Amino acid sequence: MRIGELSKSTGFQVETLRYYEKEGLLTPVSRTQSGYREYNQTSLKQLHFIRNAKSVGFSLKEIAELLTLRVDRNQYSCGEVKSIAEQKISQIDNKIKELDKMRKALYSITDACCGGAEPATTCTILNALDGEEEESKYV
Amino acid sequence: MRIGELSKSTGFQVETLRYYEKEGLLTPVSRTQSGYREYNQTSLKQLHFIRNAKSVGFSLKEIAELLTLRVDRNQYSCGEVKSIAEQKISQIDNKIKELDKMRKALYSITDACCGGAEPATTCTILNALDGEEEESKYV
DNA sequence: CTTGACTCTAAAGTTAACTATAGGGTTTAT
DNA sequence: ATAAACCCTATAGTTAACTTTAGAGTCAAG
Repeated sequence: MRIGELSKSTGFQVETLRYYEKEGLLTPVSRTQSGYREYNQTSLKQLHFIRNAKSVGFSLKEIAELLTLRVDRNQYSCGEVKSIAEQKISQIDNKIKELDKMRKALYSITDACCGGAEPATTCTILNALDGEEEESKYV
Repeated sequence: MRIGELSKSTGFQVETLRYYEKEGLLTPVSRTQSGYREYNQTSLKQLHFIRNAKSVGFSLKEIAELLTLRVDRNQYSCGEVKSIAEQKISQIDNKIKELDKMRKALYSITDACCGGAEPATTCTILNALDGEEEESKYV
């Protein structure tokens, strides 16, 4: 498919797709004789991945890193891939932990505060988080 | 405490803290006679929250929204707060779902691909994510 | 065979989130 | 009481991630 169709079926603007190519995130499968970019199903999948990874706070650079994570003797050894992947996993685990804390805090706002006995002014997300928090220095 | 100490104990630059004030994310508790900003423990907590929320993809604007989520008769009704919080919770749930998918995909790269029987070239994160749709051997 | 929708490159402009600079007061340790 | 270290405002500059513009070639329908 050409760039217009890819744009329509992913919601990314045509210019954004060209920008992603320039940034090494999405290479067209090929070019037509006249120079038009051509994409396929994998391009679609890749863009969905990009959207999701962006939504959870990964930068384009990090996403490019995730996308090129592959075992390829000429590039990375299996061990290298493994260590990068493990690093990313622990980064993801941290994000999940943070989201879980926020989720609980928000839930306690909707559940405990609204209709609870405490004065309404205590119902802020910071106060809700208080219950969860341990002492931790900045990262 | 003054801005320098807050900066040191959070890792945010002094200029960033002033910027956050301008953006309505962090108001100093008070000012000294000479105009110096003064902060307290809540400021610290708030900055930790800001860092965490940023790391999972929330914009400063969204974070400000989360921080002002409080039941205050003059601002929001309990019902309004509840509905905003519920909206945020579902947003968070989506993020967690995405992270979980990514986590599994990365895990299958470290585990199944490295040392597995399949050809090494199939070990990309896109292929790993593919496996989730149907049957996945792990988790 | 022309018109309108599509595509191309290259370069400039925009927005969010900082970061640095200039020029000046304030605090504190010696 | 003075120098170093801190703080202030205001403004300009930077980076990532787009978005827009300009000027031109390509393709499909009528």
